[in-house]
Amino acid sequence: MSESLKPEPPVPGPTTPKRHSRVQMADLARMAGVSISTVSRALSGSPLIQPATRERIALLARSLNYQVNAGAASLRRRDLSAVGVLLLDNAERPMQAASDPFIMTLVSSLADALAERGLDMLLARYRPERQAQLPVLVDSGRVAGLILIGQCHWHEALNELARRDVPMVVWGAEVPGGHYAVVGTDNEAGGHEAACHLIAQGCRRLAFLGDRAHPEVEQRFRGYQRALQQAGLEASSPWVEAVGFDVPEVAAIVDRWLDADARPDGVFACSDLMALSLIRALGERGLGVPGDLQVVGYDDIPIAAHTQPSLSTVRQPMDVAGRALVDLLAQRLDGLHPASVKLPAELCVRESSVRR
Amino acid sequence: MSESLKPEPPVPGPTTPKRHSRVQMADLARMAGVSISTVSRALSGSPLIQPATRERIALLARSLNYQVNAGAASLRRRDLSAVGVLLLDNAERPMQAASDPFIMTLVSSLADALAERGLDMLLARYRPERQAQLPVLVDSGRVAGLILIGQCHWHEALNELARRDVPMVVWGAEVPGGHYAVVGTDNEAGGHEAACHLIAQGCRRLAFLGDRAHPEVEQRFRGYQRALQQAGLEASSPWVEAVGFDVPEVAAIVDRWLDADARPDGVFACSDLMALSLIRALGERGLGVPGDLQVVGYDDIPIAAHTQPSLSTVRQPMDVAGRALVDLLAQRLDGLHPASVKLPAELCVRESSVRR
DNA sequence: GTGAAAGCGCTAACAC
DNA sequence: GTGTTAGCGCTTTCAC
Repeated sequence: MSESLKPEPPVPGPTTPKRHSRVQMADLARMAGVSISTVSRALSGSPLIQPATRERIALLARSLNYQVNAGAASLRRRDLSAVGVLLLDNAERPMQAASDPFIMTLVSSLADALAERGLDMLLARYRPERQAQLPVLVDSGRVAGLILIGQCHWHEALNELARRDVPMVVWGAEVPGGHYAVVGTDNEAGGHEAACHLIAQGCRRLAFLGDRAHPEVEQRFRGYQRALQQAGLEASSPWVEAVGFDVPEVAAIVDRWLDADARPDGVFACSDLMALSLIRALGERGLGVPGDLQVVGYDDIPIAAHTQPSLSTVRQPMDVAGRALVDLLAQRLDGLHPASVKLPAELCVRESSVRR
Repeated sequence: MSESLKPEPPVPGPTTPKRHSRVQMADLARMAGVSISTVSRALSGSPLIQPATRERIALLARSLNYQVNAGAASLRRRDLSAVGVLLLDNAERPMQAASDPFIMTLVSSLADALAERGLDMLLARYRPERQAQLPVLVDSGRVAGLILIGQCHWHEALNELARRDVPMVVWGAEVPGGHYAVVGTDNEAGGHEAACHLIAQGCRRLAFLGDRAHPEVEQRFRGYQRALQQAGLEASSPWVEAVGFDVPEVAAIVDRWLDADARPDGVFACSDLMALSLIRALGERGLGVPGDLQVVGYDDIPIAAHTQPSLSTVRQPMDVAGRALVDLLAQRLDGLHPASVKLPAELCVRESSVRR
């Protein structure tokens, strides 16, 4: 009843079934002496099937390492269980996403949050040239929706995606013309807290390190500026500096400060990476942190607590962030239009901002 | 002939086709006045189709944002275009992969290498509890093969996978009982170079920081030990220390050194993360690097060049590594059994190991 | 060169 | 409860 029923049309070989012919539902059905539908139902836990039958089939499946073919099931069911996570690279700083521990922490958090919901994560890096290909993962039915990281410079493409009604969520900050849901932290509050803290530490000549072209950074700048105003310090000080999230030009900025004999006594850097390389650049020029000036970073990347000096920074709760992004996307996939989410940003005071 | 033929049973609405009914080949065929097969051939660039027809269909497809449904095509063609990249977590240090910039650099490199070959990357983190589920991505036909990162403590599961003939490649080091292809750097040489360098810098009491349970680390230790022997230094010195890739216990080790009044004058740490937190722990206790002792790390993570002091380290060429892993997996997918690959490890001398 | 038809492996009506 | 049947959207013989 088990082997004799097998038709095996052309009989490819005596022992070798063919090459590695994957076991499938039909095989289980034959072996269990039931129909394919019964196997399908049993495996999907349908209450229609007798517990005994179900157990028998489940056992059989396990013993053969059988797993339902996800592609076929998804084709038939017309649904998708994968989500695309796209790291959108910046034109000027192509490797940003790759080398930024902050982004990677977010990705890792996303991996967990997606897995919790049984969703697969398709991760890809997109360079600016590939802008036009943003929708193909969705159009080709590979993924049900997109989680996009690296909003800046992709704004138009993102809006175009949103216009096409692609289920998507973006990590970053809400921007005026944005027609998509965004998850981000309260950057204004973060910038404000950081600046207030520096001022409370006695800093009077503050510098801001960050590229305001990034919506998040712009918001942090606003909070920073507000803190300055509240403290009666020069609002639009000469200490504003435009640098990306990357490190190379930090040293040049320090040189400019020193050449102009006008160095700040407190710096708010918009990423821990920037803060770290600032501390190094200062050290190379004989300036100590926090001795000669105080520094606050942003992100609270894993090493921030382990550098010397340890880095005061504004922490973005990545575990929550991943979950929030996935939650929102799940809602979008259910046809809803969830509002953007703003997570708290929390100042972590460590050594770099506290004069000993 | 276009609308009238469509049955459209319940007629959901006048203008709304249904909900978001995806355009598909049948639609293109109807609109282009050809058969579905012609569309399929045209889109896949078959030479059978007249260039004119092909162009017409391609244009039509583009104008409708049509993309061939990857799932259906792959089902029919019986092939897969996705690869699983699995971050295997360690029992004791669950977040290792997530927070290790080195791993993330590798993942990013893999993303690029896979994209180059038109392969999608399914990224997932596996905790030890999920060990039994390692093969499901393959068994369920979601991915054609696996790239596994985090060999240690998963050895048995990996061998079991290999035994089941799952197309796979592992990042790490070859181990005696391993029945799978491995890509890694020359850890023995890396450890040797690092130790030689420290010795050349005048260090005589060396310490080794790393958990020898990791095959890679064990090999680095061998190289380290060989260098000691060659220099006539105590081979199995009391300075060997077992710590994982993570940071917390480093401070405790430093305390032990100081309590025993037996501190090394040179340390080879098996990850930059460890080296960095060592430098911090030393600093907290009044010991400067490279002033009081020299340190060499491993990996050359992106920040290594930007810390203070900048970190001497053994660089693992991640760009090459990603490509090698993908190459090997591609070969396995072609039915070959490629040999393991050992990439060079290169010492990068920076400040932390050079007495000023 | 193009079209008709037969599935890929599965699910879900619909019968019984 | 279980089986039969008709597809999901596509590729690919096979005829013409």
